[in-house]
Amino acid sequence: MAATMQDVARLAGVSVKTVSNVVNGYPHIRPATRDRVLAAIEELGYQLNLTARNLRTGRTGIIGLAVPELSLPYFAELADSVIDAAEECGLTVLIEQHGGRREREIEVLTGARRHLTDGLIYSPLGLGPGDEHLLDVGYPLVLLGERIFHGPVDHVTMANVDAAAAATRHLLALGRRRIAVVGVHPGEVVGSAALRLAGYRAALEEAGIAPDPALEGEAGLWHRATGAAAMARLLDDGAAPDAVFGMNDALALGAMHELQVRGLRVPEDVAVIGFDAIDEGRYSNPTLTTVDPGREVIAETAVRLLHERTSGAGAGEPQLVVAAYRIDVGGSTDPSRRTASPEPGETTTPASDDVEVPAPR
Amino acid sequence: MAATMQDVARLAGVSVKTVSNVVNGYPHIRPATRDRVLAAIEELGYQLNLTARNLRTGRTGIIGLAVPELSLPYFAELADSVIDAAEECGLTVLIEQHGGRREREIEVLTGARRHLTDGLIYSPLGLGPGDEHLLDVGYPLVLLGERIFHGPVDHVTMANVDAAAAATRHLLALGRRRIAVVGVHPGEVVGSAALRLAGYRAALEEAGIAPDPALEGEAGLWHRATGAAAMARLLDDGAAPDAVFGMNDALALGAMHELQVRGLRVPEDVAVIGFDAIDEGRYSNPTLTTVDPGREVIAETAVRLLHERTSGAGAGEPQLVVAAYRIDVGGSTDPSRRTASPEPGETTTPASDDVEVPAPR
DNA sequence: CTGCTCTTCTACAACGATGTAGAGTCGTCG
DNA sequence: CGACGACTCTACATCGTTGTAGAAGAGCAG
Repeated sequence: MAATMQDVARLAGVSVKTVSNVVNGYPHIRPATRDRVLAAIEELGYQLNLTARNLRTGRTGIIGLAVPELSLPYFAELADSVIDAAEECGLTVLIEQHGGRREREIEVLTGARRHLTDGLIYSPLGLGPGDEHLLDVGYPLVLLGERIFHGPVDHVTMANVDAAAAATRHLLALGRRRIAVVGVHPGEVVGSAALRLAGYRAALEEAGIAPDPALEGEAGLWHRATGAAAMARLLDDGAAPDAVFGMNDALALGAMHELQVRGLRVPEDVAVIGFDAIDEGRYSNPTLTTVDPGREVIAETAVRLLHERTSGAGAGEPQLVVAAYRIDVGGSTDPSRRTASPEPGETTTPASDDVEVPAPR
Repeated sequence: MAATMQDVARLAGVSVKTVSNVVNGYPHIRPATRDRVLAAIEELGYQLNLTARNLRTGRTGIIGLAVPELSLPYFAELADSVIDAAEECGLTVLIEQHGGRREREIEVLTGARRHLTDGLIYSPLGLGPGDEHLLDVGYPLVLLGERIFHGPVDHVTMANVDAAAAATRHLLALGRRRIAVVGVHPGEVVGSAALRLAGYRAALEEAGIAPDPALEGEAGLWHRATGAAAMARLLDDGAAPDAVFGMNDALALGAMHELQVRGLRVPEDVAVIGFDAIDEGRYSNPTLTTVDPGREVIAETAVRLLHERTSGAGAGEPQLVVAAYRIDVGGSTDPSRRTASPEPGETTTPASDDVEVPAPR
């Protein structure tokens, strides 16, 4: 049986509360007393029982992170960054996978585990307009991904439409005209898929090209496998693209694989661009041109916002943070860089730093 | 303020304990009473406070999972599988990253977070012989990776030596004679790196080839970047290999990238084999031949063992479970499969199923 | 009718920490 | 010298749940 404060108090000849005060760094304690308590703690190998403290204080020091799946590289890297950022603030991270399934996403918001966490960093896929009320939860919440909702909730996001348009423009600048897109969620009107599709279409129209439904490849979950499958369908249907925009890197890498299976050369026959800047794309063959959404900044900002809310400081307006993005040019769009690491090749927007404005209602 | 059992009890006109009994499915309750309680719960939107239950029962329903880093694809996929397996048992998973740094690995074993978890699935890198005493912790522990220690602890592992030998033999069977290995930890005598190196050397000697230190590439952390760097060093030093065994897939993919940077053809000039069977290798160019260690089986077994121990059932002998492995042949060793998905191409050992024996002392 | 078991429910004391209120002790200042 | 504040420490209640012990009533055998 582990030692409790009772045991320490008895051994040190003080009250339990004094032990508590020592442990919590309360300043007004005589050095001699403190030493006795510390010695007793040492001798008994005492460790604070976090569960008891949690019950008493009503806070746990744990924050939740809800993502679709950890096997998606972007979310694995994001989780890594979030855990590190949380560690800095003395917070523990509890990861939940919802698989992009709507009912699981809702369950995550209201489930019993919310009693174990002080707040939640939430990256939904299946929620949409009309779901704002679901976000009216009784605890601090930070939303990742596009600002789907206009509810009173902090958002950390990026300029999905702009970035997708920039990616598409990058392909247009290479002279490509039949640009396919992979990862479309038909019927979606908000959410990353819809916004990136909007950016893609806008860039095409800007260049005087009418979007062609035959070039828009559907993929529910943004995996390598679904990217390959979507690419296969497009090719089988005779879409004959000369470029592909993958809505994330996994899709782009899956699509690139399928192109190579068919004997098409990347980038000579078909150029490929992705989105997320996962490490994998720096080692693929060819290396992957991609949109770098600033994952680390996003993770750190989300943790910071949540930390501010949970530590009482934050009763202010809901914040909207838009991270800067950048295009990293690799071999999948530039044959001269076939094996070279993708390098920042285009502008960063907004301006030089992150935009941070109160969220509109 | 959230409703408590007090509130529910008052509204239903029963005692708190009766509410508790209803919530916990105690059978001897009159249906009428149960209904009143359930109605009150519904009306108040009552949710059980897990923290309080945890304090009272001394168990939390949370298990820890300690891995080096989530950004390593193998561990991300492992975490995914562990979370799913834990969900099946009604358990929650708390992930900790130790980065393979020895002091963090030790901290994880004894840190304050252990009060939040009922047990730990532990995948260490930095511990070695002489550290057995560190594993004598007061809670259920399941070790992943090679059975480094002979302490009284459950292990879920695989035949690292055999599997590495099989991988090396696969390269030898292709007629390769200058086989490099990437991922060596000099000085290590137990642990995956040492064991896989032993298997590699054994297979070479079996084929009458003397291991050549110039072909053994060091890499502390098993990342793509370190794999590429190790490969670059070997090539710069004139090692001129005709094959490479990456101690994990990330290393192999990094090495393969570096080979391609240098204009060497994979597999014609240099064949490459990895270890872990991560999804990424099914989409690389060429696809990656690899050793499939049975990640899902490992995850499920580890969770099952831990669950048995934490739910009281397990006071028995420490278990040693050795998962079966398999070689999946892809394009990085077989030019005719350049873009084909790696397919089970060699035998599975042991026999047909997992070996499960009590751990020797 | 008594005594027994079974069902249904309640009161109370824990689990291990922290917040509150207040009791001593001391030094200092008017 | 008395009052006051600052320091140091203690006793006790409390967070929300569950384990224990036992009370009250029903049903049944002898």
